[in-house]
Amino acid sequence: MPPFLAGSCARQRSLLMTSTPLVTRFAPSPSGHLHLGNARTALLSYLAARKTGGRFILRVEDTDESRSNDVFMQSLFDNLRWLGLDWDEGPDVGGPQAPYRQQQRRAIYEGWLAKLDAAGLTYPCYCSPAELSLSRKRQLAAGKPPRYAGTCRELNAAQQADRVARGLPAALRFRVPTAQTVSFDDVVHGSQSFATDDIGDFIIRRTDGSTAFFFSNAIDDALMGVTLVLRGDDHLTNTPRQLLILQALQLPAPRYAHVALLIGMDGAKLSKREGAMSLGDLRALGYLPGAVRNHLVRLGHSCVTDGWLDDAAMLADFDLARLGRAAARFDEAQLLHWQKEAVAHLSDEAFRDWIAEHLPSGLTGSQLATFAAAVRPNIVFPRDAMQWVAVVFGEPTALAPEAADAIKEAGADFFASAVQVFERGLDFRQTVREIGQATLRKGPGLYMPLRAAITGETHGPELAPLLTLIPAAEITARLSRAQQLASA
RNA sequence: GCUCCCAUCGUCUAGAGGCCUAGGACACAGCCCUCUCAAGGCUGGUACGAGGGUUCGAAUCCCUCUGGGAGCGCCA
Repeated sequence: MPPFLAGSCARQRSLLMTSTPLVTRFAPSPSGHLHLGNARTALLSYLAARKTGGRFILRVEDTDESRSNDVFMQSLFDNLRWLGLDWDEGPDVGGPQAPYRQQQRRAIYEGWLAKLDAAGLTYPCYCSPAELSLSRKRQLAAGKPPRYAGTCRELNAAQQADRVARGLPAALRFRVPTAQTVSFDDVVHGSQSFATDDIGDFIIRRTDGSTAFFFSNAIDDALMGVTLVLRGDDHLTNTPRQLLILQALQLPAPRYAHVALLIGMDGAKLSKREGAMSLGDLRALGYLPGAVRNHLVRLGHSCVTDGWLDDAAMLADFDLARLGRAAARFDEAQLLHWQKEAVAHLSDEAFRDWIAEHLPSGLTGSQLATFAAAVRPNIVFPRDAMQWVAVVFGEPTALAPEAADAIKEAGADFFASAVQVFERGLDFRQTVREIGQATLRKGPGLYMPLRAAITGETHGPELAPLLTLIPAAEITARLSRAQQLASA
């Protein structure tokens, strides 16, 4: 390890950032939809690579065929791209180390498995799942760590032949060395060391012939030239296992950055209720990708900038040295804030496209532009446009109770005057001024009844632009209706 | 149970022994602006989990405890 990579303090982590192009990867298993926690890991990995001019790899870890499927894989690609990430190598774009789906890399794994075997570091294990779980339970009950008991570790050739003859399927285990210490320097946690005696022999190939995570994941990182593995904290204590394999095979070990997990507001795992918080769900709710990015990049990573970060600014602001160690809670209130920012930062065209599905067809360009500009500050999600579409382009909706109150407060005479002035077809400012003169009202007392009568609400976008879009006859009709209500 | 990780406002966080009377952002409350809401501006309340050390001085370093989390899977 180059000396400048040693140690773990922030300054050195900064050095790591600026001096070397990093090769990072995101390695999801396609066994479910992309969750927020994973999305954050992907984002951070992506930023680390892009920031240093390195490469970002997408590798699909689908060795467990029963849990993986192509629908989830496609959904993963979609959601990642929606988030704004792109990758230099991956199942769908190829690359020098193709294939990038682990199911398709079995031949590669077999080669490395053979090397491990030749070194005497593997052995077949004939224990059944039932036996293993029983053994685990017993150990737990006895207050001991539930590790593999080593039942098959020292089987001789005859004993092995016997199991084979009995038709017992064999998994392959890695022979963990005794009395050693595995050390590494974590980018976020600093130096770590683990005793191999605390690690039980673990399975690297299942009875069905597929390789297990500890093995294939480590091998692929090495083979694909990954130099920084940025992943969840939950892998921290798994790391020595992977280091042991890499060591045994004389493969280069990456640097590891274990970021704290994302948890829910209740402090518990981000999953059950937040199962509604997969990227796809957020997207369906109408959240903008930039909002999600801005929120995620500040979870477990502190930004120098408090405000909105566009793509370039986010890249500039990102720094491995500012990755945090403590678990972060997902707080939807903060996401909502970034959503508002995201809406504000949309271009006019993008904003119109965003709410397009709720807009009536056949609007002129200028109607569209006026409407969008007027309504934008009041919209957080596309569906929020519906209310104002109804007010402006549709039939009057039911009066909100506060609106009815405001109308009654103003009185029938107010609306009688208002109708008269409106019928003269003056521009908005002039109209309001004259209504004010005629009714001796001003300020809120003048605008509120008009707003209430015309929009049915006591709050909403600026009145003037809205009124230019509503047919004059419709406006006077609504005012007359208000007049009736007020005199009733 | 064993091993490991973590601990600053309600939330995200700044903080690498004196710049800390603990800063910012979100949220909340109030005021201003304003035709309303939103936006914007200003103001306010709220935090170093506890106890011991080390030191002239600790949010910061050490120890213990407490609380949370992860791993110990033929899941990844």
